[in-house]
Amino acid sequence: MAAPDTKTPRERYRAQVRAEVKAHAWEQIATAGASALSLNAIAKRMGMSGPALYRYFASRDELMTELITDAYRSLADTFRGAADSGADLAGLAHALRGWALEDPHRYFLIYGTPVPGYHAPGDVTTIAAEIMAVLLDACATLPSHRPESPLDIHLADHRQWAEGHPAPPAVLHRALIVWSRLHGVLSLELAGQFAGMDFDPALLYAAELDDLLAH
Amino acid sequence: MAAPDTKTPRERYRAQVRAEVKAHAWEQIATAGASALSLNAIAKRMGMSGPALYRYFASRDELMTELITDAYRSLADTFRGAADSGADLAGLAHALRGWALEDPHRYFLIYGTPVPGYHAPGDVTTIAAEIMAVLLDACATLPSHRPESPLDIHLADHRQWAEGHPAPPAVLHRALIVWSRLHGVLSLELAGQFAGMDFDPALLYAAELDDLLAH
DNA sequence: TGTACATCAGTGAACGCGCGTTCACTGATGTAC
DNA sequence: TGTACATCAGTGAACGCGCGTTCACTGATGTAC
Repeated sequence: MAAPDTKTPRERYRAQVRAEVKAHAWEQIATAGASALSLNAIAKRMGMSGPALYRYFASRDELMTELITDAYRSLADTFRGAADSGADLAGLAHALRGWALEDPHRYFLIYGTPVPGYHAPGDVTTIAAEIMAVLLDACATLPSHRPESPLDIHLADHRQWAEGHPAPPAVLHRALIVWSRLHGVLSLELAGQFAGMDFDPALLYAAELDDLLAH
Repeated sequence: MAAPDTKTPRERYRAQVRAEVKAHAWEQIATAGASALSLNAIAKRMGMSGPALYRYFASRDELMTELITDAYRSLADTFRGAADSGADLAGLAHALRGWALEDPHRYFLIYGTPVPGYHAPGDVTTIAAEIMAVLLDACATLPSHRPESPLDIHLADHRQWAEGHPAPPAVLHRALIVWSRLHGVLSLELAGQFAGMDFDPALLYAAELDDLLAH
């Protein structure tokens, strides 16, 4: 931040245009869905000709990949930031909900319907693991009053996704249900499945969170 | 079934071609995603020319709408069928999982990332209510050992989505968490979010179901 | 049973569109002496 | 400080593609007498 800017003006310009392209890309995704992402359309909105963007992104797929990676990075930073500020599981859940509501399309780019054929880059696996690590940490500090389930026994032997994490199976189990339950409420809400029903999804989210904290 | 066939041969032929078009449509959705659905591509695979299909569907959107409606109808029938066979909540959950795994794209067509701009027809609201009614029936037969939550109080006043159903708020609450929890596990699983982790999602699903039945 | 007519399935040409991407090019910006 | 050169941003034309959709037409299927 305060470090001397080692970037040349041209590098800074490039970074700025790339950022602007991405901003338009998100706008376009919000308007017409991720599958409608189009370099030509973005160029037009930026007042440039289509091929110009190929100076900044090698292909449509590269842009798409970068948007996905950015989305993961953003969620991981939000999580890490909350944890570093002393947030417990409730704090993480709150941060997650805020992040999701801030930009539902970004949430769906990560957790939504997968596009057949498209393969996410290796980076996101690393970032996803980072997110999971924060979640595991938060789950590890909670007492567990649950009887051992077949899933716990299974997880004792299937836990390489929590590699390096010394949590017992009950904590892994806890992390999985936190993830799936919060995602369950959030994804239904963001997808508009609660639209016709007029109850407040925030209360359902809170109730699920309370339940997770209590048991 | 055993009733005399009142359809003319032409009507039967039409119905058969429409069904064949839909079958190819599902194949295409599975291969390239719902947004890649194309009348021309379907026609080509059927050995017909593109415009021919306009005898059977007024537009691409009409086909899309019909696929969505069929998906809802299929799930509602599965649910209703299970309930009529005496299935309890566990049976419904099992039926849901089977239905989802049978064709993940069909599941996502209903519960996946919404396509901005696309508006589902009114029929699906009715069918969705039918599904919810079955779920509410199953939840009503279970004893509830939960303390009253803010959500319950809220639901006492926001329950027109369960109109005609004499269930107390606790049952509505129960139905919502059954829905969101099962969807949470299923959607993460079908989207491949558990892919890298090698545990068995069926056990997580079963654990969540046990938890729902126990509390 | 046979003929005359209406219905309807499917074709091929055509329209306009937008897409991703390549390529040779112009003109501006930065670098080296 | 000024000139010569290299770098790089952006353009416009072009390629091939597939899309949804309309339209005038052919040929087969079914219906009425």
